[in-house]
Amino acid sequence: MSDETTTTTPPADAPIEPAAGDAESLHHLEQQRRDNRDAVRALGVDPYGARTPGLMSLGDALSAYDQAADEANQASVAAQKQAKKDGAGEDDLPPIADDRPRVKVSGRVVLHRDNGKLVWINLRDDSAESFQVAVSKRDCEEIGFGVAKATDLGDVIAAEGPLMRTKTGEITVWAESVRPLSKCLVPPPEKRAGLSDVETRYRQRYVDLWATPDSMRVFKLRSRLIAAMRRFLDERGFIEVETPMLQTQAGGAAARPFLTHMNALDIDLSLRIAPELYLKRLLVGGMRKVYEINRNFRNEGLDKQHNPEFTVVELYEACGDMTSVCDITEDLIRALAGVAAEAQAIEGLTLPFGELNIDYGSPFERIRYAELFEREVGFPMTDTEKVRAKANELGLKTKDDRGNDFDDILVINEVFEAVAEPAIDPAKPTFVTHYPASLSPLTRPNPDDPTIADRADLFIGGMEVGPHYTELNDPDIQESKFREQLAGIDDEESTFRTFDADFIRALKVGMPPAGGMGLGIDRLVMLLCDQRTIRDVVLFPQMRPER
RNA sequence: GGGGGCGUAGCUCAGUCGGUAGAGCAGUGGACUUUUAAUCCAUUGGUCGGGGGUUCGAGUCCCUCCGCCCCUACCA
Repeated sequence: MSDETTTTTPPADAPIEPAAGDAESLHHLEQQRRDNRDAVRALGVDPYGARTPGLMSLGDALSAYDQAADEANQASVAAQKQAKKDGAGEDDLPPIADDRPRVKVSGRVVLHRDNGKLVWINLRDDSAESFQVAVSKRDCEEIGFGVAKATDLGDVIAAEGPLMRTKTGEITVWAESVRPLSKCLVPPPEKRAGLSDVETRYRQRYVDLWATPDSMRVFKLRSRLIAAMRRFLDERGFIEVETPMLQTQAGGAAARPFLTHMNALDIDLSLRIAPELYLKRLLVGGMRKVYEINRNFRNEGLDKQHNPEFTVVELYEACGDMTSVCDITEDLIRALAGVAAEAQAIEGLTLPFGELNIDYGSPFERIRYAELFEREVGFPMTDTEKVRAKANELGLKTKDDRGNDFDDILVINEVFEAVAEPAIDPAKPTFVTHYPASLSPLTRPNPDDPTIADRADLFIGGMEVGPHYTELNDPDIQESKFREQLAGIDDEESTFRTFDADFIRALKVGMPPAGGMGLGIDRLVMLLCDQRTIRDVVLFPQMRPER
């Protein structure tokens, strides 16, 4: 294509053009970027860079600036200039003092201002949104200056030089050398507005992350929150484990699983819908406190609170109960709120979530199911006639698909979900405790009242964040509950309900009494990062394939 | 599943009553050694999501398909 490319390094990749079609079919913006890439090759450097030791993050480089050294340097430069003006000979000139820290940095080019003999470039990485590099024809070596001239927005480059402040006070690397690290052949988003088309943001997260600083901020905070969660649980003696994601029967929840097939054993497998039954087996095995942070998969609808794969922390504490795990959750979430507050430079533990200001600092509300029902609906849930009347008044479902009346408790729960649940103050994290036993088949009944299950659901910001249980550890009761669940449901549903005989066998071996909880981490991150949709806290949310 | 909205240059968007497509940024050429969304001069760039229809004429109206978003329904 061009003669000079034959002299560049490495020669092998110089003349390569895209596999699909000739240059004519390329978008002109991409062609111009390819031309700039050729210009870099013509300088004798590989536009795709190489190992670059000694790099500092942009954030670290910003804090490495030394004002005293910078001022001393400026003063000595001025002094020498003055001496020259006063006619001092070369030998009499005062020496230039330069103790300015020198840094080597790299980043994505987000701004590029070419002033002719002086090129200003702003870099971005995951530690700083903007870091300025000045490339002067006088002070930078020749190749580096050429690279700076041929740089496009979106390229990745490295620069090295002393740290100084410009006239306007911006900390800057006054580059002595510049090297390319990678070429951006795809025209980047608008430099100021960034990427705002949500579809492109989800499909091309690799652009979104560097072009949209908020996006990077959220995912960095997500990472910090999960790290803090591990630290919190590890400090309290919990053991982190990984249990099967591929299961012969997907148990531990009632949800539609994804199905697949294993060739070697010729068996059908499901992606797990919950780790619960395996974690309980570990309690049987003698782990006193276990947790797992991992993905669950549910083959159901997707909306702004549901992604088909979602991250959950599930935790079990031997010899604990619903209340003890609620306490752990409350302490954990308060600790995470502290991490989120610090990261967002917020004083205190009240964090914004859309219009809400959610108070994580005060003790979480705890209210019994029956109490909340009566408070919000106006009469006790035991008054089943009134409950049914209310359900009809609200137009709620009171019959199953075959036309049979729902059990009282199902109608009660319909009314509860329609009236009581929405009345929970979304700005106050709230545990709803003591659910009706028949709604929670895997939960141990309350010792004083067997119609009540020791289960508590945590609500924050109008979202269900996770359940807390006193776990059932009597194998005979568990077995009959499994059977009850399987009875009287239609064929389609029964496909997704399981009777896990090995789990019963494990309980027969003896599981200590236990408290267990599960938290939807994506939803928790939404709350703590003030993001209204799960797609903004999942790096690659599920999308329909592009065509 | 039902309802509503959106899709126009690489990006962010405007486009009136149906009259033959615009801006800013980016890009290209030129000037410029302390700029800050650099500035100044000149300038390229479009299958208006795809297909069909109505019309003398469609970005605009109708049908259909694709994709995304919101509401609603379903969902431990």
